[in-house]
Amino acid sequence: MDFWIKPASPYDFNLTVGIYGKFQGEIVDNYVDGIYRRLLNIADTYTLISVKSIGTVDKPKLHVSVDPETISTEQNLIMRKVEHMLSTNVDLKSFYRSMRNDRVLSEIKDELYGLRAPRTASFYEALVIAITEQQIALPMAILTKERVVRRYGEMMTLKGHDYYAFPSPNVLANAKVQDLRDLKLSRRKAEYIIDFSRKVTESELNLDEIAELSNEEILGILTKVRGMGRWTVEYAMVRGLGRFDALPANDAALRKIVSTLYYEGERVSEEEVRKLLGQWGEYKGYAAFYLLNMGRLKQNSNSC
DNA sequence: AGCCAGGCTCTCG
DNA sequence: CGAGAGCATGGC
Repeated sequence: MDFWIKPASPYDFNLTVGIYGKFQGEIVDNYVDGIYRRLLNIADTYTLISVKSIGTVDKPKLHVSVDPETISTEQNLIMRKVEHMLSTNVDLKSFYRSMRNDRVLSEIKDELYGLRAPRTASFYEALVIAITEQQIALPMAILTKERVVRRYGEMMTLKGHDYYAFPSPNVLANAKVQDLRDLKLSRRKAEYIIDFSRKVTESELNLDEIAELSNEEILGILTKVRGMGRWTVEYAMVRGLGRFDALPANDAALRKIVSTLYYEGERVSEEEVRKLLGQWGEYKGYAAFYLLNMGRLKQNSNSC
């Protein structure tokens, strides 16, 4: 099965999924040699998709192919999922117009032209990832996530390659704390993930319904869950739902880059970040995303 | 060696 | 209440 997606222009595919290529090709979101591959769980079946760009940044077009051995669900469902994950429908034009008013962002506008923030396949995935990324250095958090995926994710071998889907809630709900400890999660995080996954499988939390609520309502519900503070929920709203009016203002990397670019290296508080980026209104999450990606481009000149 | 990493909970005053 | 310790572990 093959189909095409035409993202809203401008759209830079390599810049967008290049995030996944940064750490030598993550095993869930796999981006190597211009092709993004991912094993998706859609309607309880597993589907392997491969996506590549066959257009330009200003006339973007993506080619999606679905491995014939894994086709068992409707093309429409697959297409909608891919559009969601690759943020192809986000319109950046008014954000780009407002970028001109900011001395920092206007400087890097061209470098990041067409960059979208990809989303996780599910809100659940975003929330679990957010827990693993709490406090700890990002590269290490990603390694930890990969160990969790290898241990608990559904795996398919196709043409000699192993592909992993993100673990489903009922699998992690039945994980043992010590098993997750062995994967180098802290005892606390192991408990958070297991307890949260139980709430999801036992329908104490209906993430599909929660995802329809306002940012404030989502914050109110999910920050009551043990292990989920404000940063975690805001981060997951951005990564998982594409709520770019949400802002994980306490993010250590964000505070650092804001400090460097706007405050001459002086440490800034969460409140100062919230105030500074608040001027971007419904795009404040995107402004944060672009600022974080400035750091990425400067550190990794060789990436994508 | 010690501090910090894309935080949160728990305890203590 | 607010402040501060503790958590895990790798890099600098």
